[in-house]
Amino acid sequence: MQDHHSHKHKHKDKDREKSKDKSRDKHKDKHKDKHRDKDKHKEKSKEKERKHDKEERKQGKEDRKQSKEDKKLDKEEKKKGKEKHKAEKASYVEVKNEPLSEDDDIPLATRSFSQTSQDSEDDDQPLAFRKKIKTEAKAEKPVKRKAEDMTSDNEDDYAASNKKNKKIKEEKKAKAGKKPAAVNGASPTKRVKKEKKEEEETWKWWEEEKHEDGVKWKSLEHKGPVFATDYEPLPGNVKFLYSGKEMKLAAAAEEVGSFYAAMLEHDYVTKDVFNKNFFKDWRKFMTHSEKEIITDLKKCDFTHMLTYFKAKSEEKKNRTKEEKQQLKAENEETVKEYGWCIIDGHKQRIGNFKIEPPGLFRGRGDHPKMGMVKRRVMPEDVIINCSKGTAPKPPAGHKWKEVRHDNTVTWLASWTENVQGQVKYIMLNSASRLKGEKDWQKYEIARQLKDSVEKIRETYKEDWKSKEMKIRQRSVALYFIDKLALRAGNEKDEDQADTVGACSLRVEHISLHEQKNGKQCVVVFDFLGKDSIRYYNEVPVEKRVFKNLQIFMENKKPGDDLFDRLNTTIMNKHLNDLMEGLTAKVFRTFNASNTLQEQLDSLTDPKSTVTEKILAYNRANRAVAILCNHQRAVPKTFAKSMENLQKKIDAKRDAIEDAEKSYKDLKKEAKRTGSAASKIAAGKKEKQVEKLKEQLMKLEVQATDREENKEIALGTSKLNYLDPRISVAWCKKNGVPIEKIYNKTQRDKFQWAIDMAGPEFVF
DNA sequence: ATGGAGACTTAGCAGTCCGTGT
DNA sequence: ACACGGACTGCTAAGTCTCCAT
Repeated sequence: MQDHHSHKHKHKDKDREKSKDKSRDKHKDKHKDKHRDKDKHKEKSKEKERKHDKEERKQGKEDRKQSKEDKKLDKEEKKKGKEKHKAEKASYVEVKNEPLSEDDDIPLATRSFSQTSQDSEDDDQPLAFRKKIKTEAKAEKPVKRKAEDMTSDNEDDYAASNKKNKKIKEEKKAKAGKKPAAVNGASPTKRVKKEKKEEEETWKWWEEEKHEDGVKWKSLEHKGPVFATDYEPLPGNVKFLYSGKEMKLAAAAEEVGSFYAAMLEHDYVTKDVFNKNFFKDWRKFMTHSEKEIITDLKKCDFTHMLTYFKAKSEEKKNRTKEEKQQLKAENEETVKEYGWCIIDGHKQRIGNFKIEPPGLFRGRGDHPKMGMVKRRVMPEDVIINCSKGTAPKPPAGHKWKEVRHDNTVTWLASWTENVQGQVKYIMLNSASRLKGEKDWQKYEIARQLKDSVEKIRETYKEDWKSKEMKIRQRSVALYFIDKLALRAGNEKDEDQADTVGACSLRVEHISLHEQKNGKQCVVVFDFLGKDSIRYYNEVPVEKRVFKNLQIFMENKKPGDDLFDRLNTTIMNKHLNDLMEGLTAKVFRTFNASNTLQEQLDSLTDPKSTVTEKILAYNRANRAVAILCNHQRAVPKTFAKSMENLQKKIDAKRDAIEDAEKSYKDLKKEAKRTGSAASKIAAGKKEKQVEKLKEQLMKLEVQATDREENKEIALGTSKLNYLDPRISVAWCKKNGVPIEKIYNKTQRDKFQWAIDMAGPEFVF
């Protein structure tokens, strides 16, 4: 297990200094990267290939897009394509008859693959044509309601439908059972509620009975969301110029134009896609005559607007104390009114009670939709979810789109966003029971995996030899998920940034090296994952994995799927067969938490000081962050603050030197005179030197720590992957105050763990 | 099976807050 | 008192996974 994660990302993307966007772009387009200088040559041709391939991929997209226009045709096309594909692949893809034997050294190229009758054809077909184009985000989808949503206001009806819900879910989850409960005494104790008094502050929901399966609440009451403030037209002296001439825009166009103006200095506006999308959408907000005049974004001059916004924010910064206080008070007032809900009789904080304001869509990476206008959400777009008879009032003069009472979901309000057509939700804060319980359950499943992971690993290693291609691919992908903590890798639409995970890796994302840096069978991963964050890793793998990968890559183009018979549904279905509740993401949670536990166990010296222990904790945390590839942009001020720190270190060094010198003098003096006073003075100096040295050490540690941390984000793993009970137990065992590890928000979120985990807890 | 919608978790960034050293 | 820089918070995009209709 240990060696499982022994690799580390030695090569970070050094381009991440400054602007991430820039560096990402570079990635995609130029394939820069210093660490690659070595095989520059190779790289170059490869690069060409990739570019070429990218084009092909694009072409493919286009084709598909087009065919979508005529669905019938499309279907036929697909069929044809599939058959063709089948025929093409059949010649090389079948391995069933020839499992790799243990000592198989025949060059792969000379292998011949034949088909046997036992393979059901369909079983072993590539899952071709996976990509789809999402139909344009529909402006208005027909409202789909759950059958059990009540349409009447009858309370019986409510109860009845509740029951129905329960029943439905129960049937489905009958086998899923209450498993988190059983493990390691961690189950919610069935203690009865106690002391109602302080309960408002701290509701120990973890000591209560859980809801029946599928039911998320019994009662839910809230005030509805807060809408973005209305648009405030610009003062008359703030001008927009077109072709150098002043032009007064109507409110609608002015508002959208100002979104752009405010971003004028952002990297986004250097991107064609962004500008194109923005301009196209902007025109939709123009009056007829505006549209006629404004035909070229390049002729637009927003600089006055930007200056105005900057001045305004400067003004904001310079507000007096009183003004600031007043504003704070006002904000607190809205939080008080809208930031809370009452759920099952308890007041709980809402996470995001404000509706997203309009603006320009800021997709990450190479997002095809960046720059599109995200329009203003009105009450008429919003669905409210709450208990019967408690619906909040819509803002004056408005109506809700719908009010429903669905207690099988956790959201309080929702709307459909126009850019991607996704549903957005207002939900509870992470300190709430609803979120906390789920979080707890997540870690319980991860702990279950700990118990069966060895078996699972044996299984997938065995499957590397399977004669069925599908199973081999599955087992290799699972190996990546487990060993490298890769994400599952769902298929993505064409109208999203091109990023991948384990199941969606393409041939172009890995390269195989029989030998690299003295290691055998090295796989180099280089792809963009979630949020277009680059994953680069050189991993020595088992020979069998290496050979399998060679087979998977045979006769494929760079843009082809590496695992052409695999997707996340197949993977998760298999995982669920191995262990109830197991999905791909559980491996990430498990490996992260497990790593933390192991690292803490090995790095913590019980005799060391609290400071040193915290350092050890951060090291452990960092190991996890690296495993999960949690990166961040190097802070803008990093270089400068590092320089300052270095200055301090130098100053300290000088101070030590001086002190040492005077210590020597004093010692000499003491020896010479033999006076008690000078001896004492010498002794004092000695202590001072020691103290200074200690300070220097601390500074140096800090410098290393900061340097090592500059492009690693610790927060994400702390918040989402590390079982808080590990940290809590560690704190309790080592006498480290929990506040040193978790700040206030984090303590709120992990209240349950802080309360229930004793020093003896082990993940 | 497949695809799409829906629900919920995970993610990095940007702006603000706040403590610290000068 | 003030400037600096790191910590924290809020925001919302981007994943995962389930469910349901076809």
